[in-house]
Amino acid sequence: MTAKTLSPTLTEPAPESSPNAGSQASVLEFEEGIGALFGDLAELFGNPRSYGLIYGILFASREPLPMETIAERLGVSIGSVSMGLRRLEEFGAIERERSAGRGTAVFSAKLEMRLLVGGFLRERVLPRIAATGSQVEALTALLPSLPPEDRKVSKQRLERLSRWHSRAKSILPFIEKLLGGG
Amino acid sequence: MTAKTLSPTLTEPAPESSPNAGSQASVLEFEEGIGALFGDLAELFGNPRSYGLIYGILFASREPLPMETIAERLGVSIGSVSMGLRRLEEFGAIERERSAGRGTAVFSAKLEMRLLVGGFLRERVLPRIAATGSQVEALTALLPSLPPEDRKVSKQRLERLSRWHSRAKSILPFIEKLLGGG
DNA sequence: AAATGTCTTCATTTTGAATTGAAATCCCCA
DNA sequence: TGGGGATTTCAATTCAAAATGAAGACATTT
Repeated sequence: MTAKTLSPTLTEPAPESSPNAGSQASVLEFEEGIGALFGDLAELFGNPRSYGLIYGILFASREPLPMETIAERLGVSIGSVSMGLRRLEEFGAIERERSAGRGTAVFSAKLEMRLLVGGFLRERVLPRIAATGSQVEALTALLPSLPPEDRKVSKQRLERLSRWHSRAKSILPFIEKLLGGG
Repeated sequence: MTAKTLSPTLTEPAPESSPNAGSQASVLEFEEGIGALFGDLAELFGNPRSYGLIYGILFASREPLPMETIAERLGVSIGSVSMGLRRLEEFGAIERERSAGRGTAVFSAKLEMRLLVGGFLRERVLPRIAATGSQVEALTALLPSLPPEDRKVSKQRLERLSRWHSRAKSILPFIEKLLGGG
């Protein structure tokens, strides 16, 4: 439950004038809610929940946020956040801005889902699909050493698998387009 | 490394005549390979690896297999296999056959990928998408309590999310069809 | 309807992935 | 170019998800 590291303040986005109604707490609740939503989604597809949480916070935030603020809002270590941010950057889902003046970098979500989805497909799905290809090849090489009575059925199964593999590969860009747009 | 339970034999599918070449070992290697392939795939999308392994073994096998054989080939407990088989059955990816004469049920893979993919979408993705819908609603209800200066941006973000959500929902059947066929 | 053997369930244990914390590195500014 | 904070990295730790194992439920056979 602790998230303290580095300089112990600097976290609030400046109290501002706090004009009338609307609690600052609601803002945090809102961010947390969006975080949870993306967290669930990340989990669903086998990504660490924290990546989703981080993206969510950034997606919800009106302004870019520094690493430490994210860590505090989520209650996780800056180590975690650093790793998560890097991965999200690789996905192309967020933007890092080594900001003017300050030595502290800030991060903002790229709002287009296409980028998030695409990043996931490119970074996680594609490599696995490629691996599947090799696996199928390796198994095909195994066919001749099977007992004759197994050979035919095994070959058929492999062919089925192989067809599906090609198909999946060629369909990915499609899926990306479908899930990306708005 | 132990998988012994229940009756200590009954496992081999009968030695048969073992006619000429082609080792029985290759058959196991083949099954294992296909198992690994589906295991990786399961993992990729956030399912327990063992489900994939089980499906893989069944997919590779020339004949339906009883639970215990599966457990032995995978080197896992029959408890695990029982759970995995149930889940796969719910997915509609395998078939249980409380077979004639014998009290032992046997299992076979339904070879159509459409069923496997469809099961995953129906059992895991759809419920989550539904949950996302509720989450968006809940967050929308939160909007009025936000400070005025946040309201507009937050509303836009939520709308974006909402649009994406509807779109994802309406596209699922499509994806199923794309990934299912052969 | 009892006995035998199969299968499921679930409290406990194990295991592997995610997180932490702190040392090493990097980067900015003086 | 050096000092100081910001960031990354990674071995050790934590923790949640998966596997186990054994008790109970269920079927089948006699």
